[in-house]
Amino acid sequence: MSTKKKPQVTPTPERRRELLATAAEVFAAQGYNATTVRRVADEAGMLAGSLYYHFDSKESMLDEILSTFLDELWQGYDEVLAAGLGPRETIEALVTESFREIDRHRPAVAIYQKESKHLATQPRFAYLADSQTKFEKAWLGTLERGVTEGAFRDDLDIRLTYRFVRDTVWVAASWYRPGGHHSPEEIARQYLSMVLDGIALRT
Amino acid sequence: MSTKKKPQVTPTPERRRELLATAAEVFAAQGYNATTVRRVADEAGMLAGSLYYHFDSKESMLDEILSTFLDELWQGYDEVLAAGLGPRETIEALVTESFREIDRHRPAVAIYQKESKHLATQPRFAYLADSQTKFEKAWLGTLERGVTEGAFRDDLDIRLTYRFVRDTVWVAASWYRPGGHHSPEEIARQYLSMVLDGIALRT
DNA sequence: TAACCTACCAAACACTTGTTAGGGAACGGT
DNA sequence: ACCGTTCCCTAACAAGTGTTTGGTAGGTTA
Repeated sequence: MSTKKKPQVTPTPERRRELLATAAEVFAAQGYNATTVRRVADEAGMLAGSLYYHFDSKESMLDEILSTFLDELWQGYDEVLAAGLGPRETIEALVTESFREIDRHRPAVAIYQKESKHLATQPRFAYLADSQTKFEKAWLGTLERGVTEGAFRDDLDIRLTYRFVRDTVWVAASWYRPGGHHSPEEIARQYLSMVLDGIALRT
Repeated sequence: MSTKKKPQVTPTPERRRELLATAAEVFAAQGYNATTVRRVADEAGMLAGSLYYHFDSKESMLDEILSTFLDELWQGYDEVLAAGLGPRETIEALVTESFREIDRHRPAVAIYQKESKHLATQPRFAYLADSQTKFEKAWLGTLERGVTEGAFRDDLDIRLTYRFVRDTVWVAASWYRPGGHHSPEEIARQYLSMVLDGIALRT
């Protein structure tokens, strides 16, 4: 069932984004491999072959979805990292920025979560592995700085802490729905409160 | 490349477990849909058709992998929940038990993480949805009890807290490797320390 | 030795998959 | 009225998919 009301007069680049948005939605819901090109086309209100007027292949759709997401993500991250904040403030800003990206690119984030691990081995998606390396450097570095500067506890395995913080943020994409009760900023605030101060009541 | 040294004299039920173990390993690494039956058979040192002597279908392998995992999981959970512990102690026991299950059934947990969401809609895998409901009831109930009894903070969205705790535990299956530096119990201890008390240094 | 069972192979089947080639309707510019 | 562009359809293809069928080596039992 596709809802198609527009008088099929949509300029080229916008149509691309529309199609990529629906493709991302289906990929995120069903999984990339489990999603057929025919399913995506059906959701877009056209036939499978017609997609190939806009895109080279199914893989190139996935590529474009993930790369545009990562581009925008790093645009925000780099801004935060260049601001010269303290460790705690950097973590807070990164987490907040992350939830904003989840809000904007929820399907892309969900796809990234599920597929990036075995996609990163393919040469075409090598930038996924690059991004992950950069990601680890930024977060782990900030955490280490926080430990030496006395902002964070020093009795924890720092790599465990890194994975803990990283995962808690990004898995949110699996249940987050835009337009829910909480804004991305509010969710970030509560997440940070839990990660930094814990959920136990202080006595 | 399959390593096969045994003189193909293995009793039936054990052979089943062997095959399911390798299938789970491949499913977890490549994704269920992206994994072909031929790939699993190859990893097991036999041809694709030969798998159908042991199993009805590819889907029934997945079914058996997930259901046996969930059976064992709930065996441990029910034991904890029946012990009549306080909220905090219950959470601690559940987390510890969870990491033990990850240690035992890492591939199954990884598969469950990736596929359960869209599998739960299929009638055959309805038990996945049931398990998730039961899961939420146990964890959320314990957290609520902890809030009213003064063990946990009351200024947080309880459902957000639930998802936070739940996710932080289970995503560990994506990076955990048995035989690593930390035992499941040690990982559980540090995770609990972070979740309960936070990563910030108390001043 | 004969009958039998287990665990696999060899070869094919029906179907789905991503993808392509040619064609045509709608529309704007000239 | 003509041309060109945009965007989609029709119809097919080749490769890969899960699965089935018949057969058989090797061990166990009688």
